[in-house]
Amino acid sequence: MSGTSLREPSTTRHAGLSRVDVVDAALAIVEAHGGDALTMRRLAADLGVTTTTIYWHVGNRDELVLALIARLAERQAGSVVVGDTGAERVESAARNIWSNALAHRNVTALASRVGATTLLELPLEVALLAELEAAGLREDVARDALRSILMVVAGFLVGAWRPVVGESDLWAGVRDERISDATLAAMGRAPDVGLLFDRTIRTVVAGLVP
Amino acid sequence: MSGTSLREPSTTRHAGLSRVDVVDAALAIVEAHGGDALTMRRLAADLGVTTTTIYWHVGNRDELVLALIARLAERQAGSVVVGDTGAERVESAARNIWSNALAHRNVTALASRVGATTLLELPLEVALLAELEAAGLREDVARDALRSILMVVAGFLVGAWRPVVGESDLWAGVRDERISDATLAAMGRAPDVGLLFDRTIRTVVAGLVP
DNA sequence: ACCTGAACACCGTTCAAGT
DNA sequence: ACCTGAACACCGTTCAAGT
Repeated sequence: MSGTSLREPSTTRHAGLSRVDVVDAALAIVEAHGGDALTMRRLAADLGVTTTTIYWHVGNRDELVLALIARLAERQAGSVVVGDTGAERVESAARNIWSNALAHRNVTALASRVGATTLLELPLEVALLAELEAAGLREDVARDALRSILMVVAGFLVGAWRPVVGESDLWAGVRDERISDATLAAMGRAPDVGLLFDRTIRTVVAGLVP
Repeated sequence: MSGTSLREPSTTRHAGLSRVDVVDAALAIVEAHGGDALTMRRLAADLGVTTTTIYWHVGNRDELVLALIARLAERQAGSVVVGDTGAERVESAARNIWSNALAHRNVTALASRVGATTLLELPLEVALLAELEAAGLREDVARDALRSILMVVAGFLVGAWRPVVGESDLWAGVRDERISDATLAAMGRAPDVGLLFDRTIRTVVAGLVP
């Protein structure tokens, strides 16, 4: 990143920065290197500016994070829902949330961490709710169904990122001797999480819409 | 917290600290105040000791976090599975993971953040896998079923903690005008997440075990 | 073996000051 | 209106030194 923003280190007094520039640069850092990499000093350096300048444009780091999430949300607003039956369209809307989150895992993880998942997914969640109601669910039933589906999607997201026994060196010193190697191996990562997602979401939706 | 560990500020040269003491104190901080509250300086202060002493007992913060998670895991090893049919027992084992995580949400959130969820839940996950196999699933099918169930559980966990539109002030400046208040209200928090969990996990399990 | 003191590089944030 | 420089309180971590 930062290939797009080649500014003079600090010669000019007026950098000509806008709030959008700052938010976009922050978004680029998070997309490329994760939420922890987003420090005010690094962001300032990427923009060829002093740390304090960042504070002038966006209030503080928390606001910056929220702004960056909202920015990505508005970019991914237009995902199309496909399918003929109500259940198919509901599945499609759910899959849109899943695939958009996978395509932007760093931002999604950051949003989850600061409790702004809904902010990121709002347009997609609204679309899903609309499909549920179009499928014939009454308002309160649709709302509960939305919740259930969102939680399943969220679970597969954390599952897709979850390191598994044996795959990381995280387990080096902490292995429990009472549990056999065979059992641990059986718990290894499934070959295709996407397949599991499809099957599970289909089951859940089938239990939810007529 | 720290009510149990009243040590002299720093008079004695030998504090008589063990690694277990340090890990327990760290666990107490996380349970009471969350993962962000666990700083080496605060932990040292709670133990009446210098920051550097912590490093002598546990390698660094990452190792300390892992140790604290493992410590809680061994404490909650013995949850009993109930039910007559295979499906009931699978549901019960899944519910054990859910309720244990809810009872220790701060540690669960920390474990999720560092990618050590399996470390925390290992005994409970193994128990769930055993029930799936006892219900008649072949080894690889049971493993996939385990994955699916774990992801649903994980989803409800992040869902249970997830702030909802309208409930926090997080959405103050970022509301999207294209989305009506009625829609947002319809997406509000369900009255009983536990009920949704029960219904969803039953549906998923029913689709998984015969 | 166990613990302290001082120091380093890194954070987010604020405040007065410059143009 | 926009930006800099210096400073503050806070991190995790290391290293030499004490008993």
